[in-house]
Amino acid sequence: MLGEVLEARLGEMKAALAERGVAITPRRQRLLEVLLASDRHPSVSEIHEGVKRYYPGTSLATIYNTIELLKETDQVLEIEFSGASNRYDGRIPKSHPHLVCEVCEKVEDLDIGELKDPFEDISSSTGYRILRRRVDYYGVCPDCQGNPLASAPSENGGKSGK
Amino acid sequence: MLGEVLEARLGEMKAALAERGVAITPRRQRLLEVLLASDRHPSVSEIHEGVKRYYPGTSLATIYNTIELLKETDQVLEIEFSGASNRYDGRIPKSHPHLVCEVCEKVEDLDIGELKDPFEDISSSTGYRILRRRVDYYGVCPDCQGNPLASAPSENGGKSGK
DNA sequence: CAAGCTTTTAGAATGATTCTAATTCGTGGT
DNA sequence: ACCACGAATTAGAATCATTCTAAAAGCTTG
Repeated sequence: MLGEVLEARLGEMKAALAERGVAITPRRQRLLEVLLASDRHPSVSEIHEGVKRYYPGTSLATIYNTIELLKETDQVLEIEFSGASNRYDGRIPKSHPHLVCEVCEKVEDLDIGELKDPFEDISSSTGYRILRRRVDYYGVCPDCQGNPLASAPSENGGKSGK
Repeated sequence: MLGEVLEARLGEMKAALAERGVAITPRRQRLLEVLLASDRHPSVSEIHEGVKRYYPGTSLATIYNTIELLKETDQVLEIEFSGASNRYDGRIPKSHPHLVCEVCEKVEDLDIGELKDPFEDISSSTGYRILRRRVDYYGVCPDCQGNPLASAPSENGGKSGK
């Protein structure tokens, strides 16, 4: 019911989780399906709603826990927002460009083919009125590569926990 | 004490605020200086610390309020993080690429010259071990351009308030 | 069926940001 | 000097996504 491509992704996700040593419980199976079934880049609470339709008692913590496992195994892309819920892409878990509507909060994939220069004007090709863009790279700076604890910003080693 | 270029920016910021009809109070003057003096892309609480050194009673709300005015007048670039404080760039208020260290939470500007293709490998030129990137465009989708309220996600018109 | 694991849960805790209502400040007019 | 009035500022509460905690429930293997 997901279609071939998504069924394949489902298999990959389950394999990665199994590899990690965790069980594919019914709730987790359902979570993966909900995540893949939507092209809306769902938030945790949207996923929660979808899982609750089958398993009504499911707690939010379960969704957060499982998403964390998916992140650890590089099976989901987290798109962070500071003033709103994060959104998740299980279909394409590696970094890729998005188009975000600030009015309806829709998040769409941007066809990589149409993007040569990140500073090119994409308003005509997408129909969006572009207000700003974000081109940022995340990693470990030279100073922190040698001494992982030396410049830790907080007690959690910089994992930017909340 | 800021240097020519930053003095010029300070002037622009003050002019933009004045144009907007708000007063340049001593606290606001100091806030702008703190913001410009740092190349660290400071957070609200770092700015707060800097302002409090001169005006000890200053409340956090004042910093948030003034940052909001700067955003409205396009005089500061807000770099959002979901699990940590937002960071602010007053030196270059328009969108430009950054390098973010996930260990020490440093945020650096990435020289635009070295970035032709957003998907090129920048690890050797920067020394960072790049873990992921973010290339996202924010704006208003075609559906929302006609009927601004039609697909509003919430009662606030989609300004993603917290 | 019991031991020992993983999973799940409810609810509390956290932390950044926003909101609210009251107070203080500053300026122009007298 | 004094007053009135709008703008600025304040303390603290409220909000909300996320994380944490400790307990309960579920499996699985012997």
